[in-house]
Amino acid sequence: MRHGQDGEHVSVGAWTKRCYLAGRAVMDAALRPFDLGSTQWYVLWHLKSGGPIVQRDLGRALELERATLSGIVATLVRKGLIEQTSGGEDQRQRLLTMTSSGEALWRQLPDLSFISQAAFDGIDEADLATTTRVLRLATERLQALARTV
Amino acid sequence: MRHGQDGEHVSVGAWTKRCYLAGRAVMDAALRPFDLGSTQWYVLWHLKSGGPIVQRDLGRALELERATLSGIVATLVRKGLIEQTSGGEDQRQRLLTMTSSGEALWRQLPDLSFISQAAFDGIDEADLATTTRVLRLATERLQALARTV
DNA sequence: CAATATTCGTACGGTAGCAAACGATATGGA
DNA sequence: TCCATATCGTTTGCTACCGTACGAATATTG
Repeated sequence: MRHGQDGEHVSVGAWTKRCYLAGRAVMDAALRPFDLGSTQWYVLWHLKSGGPIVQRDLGRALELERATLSGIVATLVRKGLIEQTSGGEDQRQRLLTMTSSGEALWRQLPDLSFISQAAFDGIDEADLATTTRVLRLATERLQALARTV
Repeated sequence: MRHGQDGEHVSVGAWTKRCYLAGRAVMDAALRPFDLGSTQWYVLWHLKSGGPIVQRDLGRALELERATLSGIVATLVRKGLIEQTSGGEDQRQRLLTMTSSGEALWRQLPDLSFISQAAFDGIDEADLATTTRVLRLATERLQALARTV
């Protein structure tokens, strides 16, 4: 994608990047006062709504590689917001639990729903559905391609 | 975007991220044998097709912050693929030029157009146009929002 | 049961992005 | 002319991705 050729193909690729980065920028700005990164927020959100979870399962839910999540978990543990225990049948696994400190921080965080609302409100539902369908199809194709390369 | 609410809003946000990362993954895999990152590729591509350029102008063309491009330029200079000279009227500016070593590498690189083709070929042109329009609008809104936060 | 293969988490090194702060250089006014 | 202001590039420090390789633990298979 985005390799200097004309046509809608490249446009979609370029705008995909811009849109992703722009959304993250707003999220990062909203979370900056709390010293929290956007993916860290997702981890807390998942723990808040789903309770304790095995690290690997959280990685699958958030679509993060083990190495990526490992670093994020380490950061959150260092901040005292979550706890990483090895309590389970499978001794390889790590169970993640929110601490009371994490719960306290969570209560202070602003509601971030304004971001997607600002981005997509008022846009035709059919167009949004089309966009989702195109992006999903392209993603599936790219992920399949990645497995062959 | 992507904050755990239902509806097309969140879908678009989530797929935007997935699609961007999937495309980059394929590009990275294709460029890995050449020890070249995707953004480094864009810099070389821009220099190859547009000739020498002032660093700041390249940053605007690629939509990168000065700090981001500064690091990428340093990497490419370290690899001997580009040259950074201060030849100009404005002594603050740096002019970027491809080296012969960079030209040689460029000739070895594969054509990456297969990536966007694999992603988007066969998809209805109107749907691609809709997707581009939605993503552009959302991006503009998010960038405007970022300026107020 | 022993050997092999898989999986989980981590460490390391790399790419890519940003904000903030700084020195050097232009530029515009007073 | 001189000072305030803006701009360019860099540095520092951070988030967040990935692949590879490794040890430990579990599964599977012979």
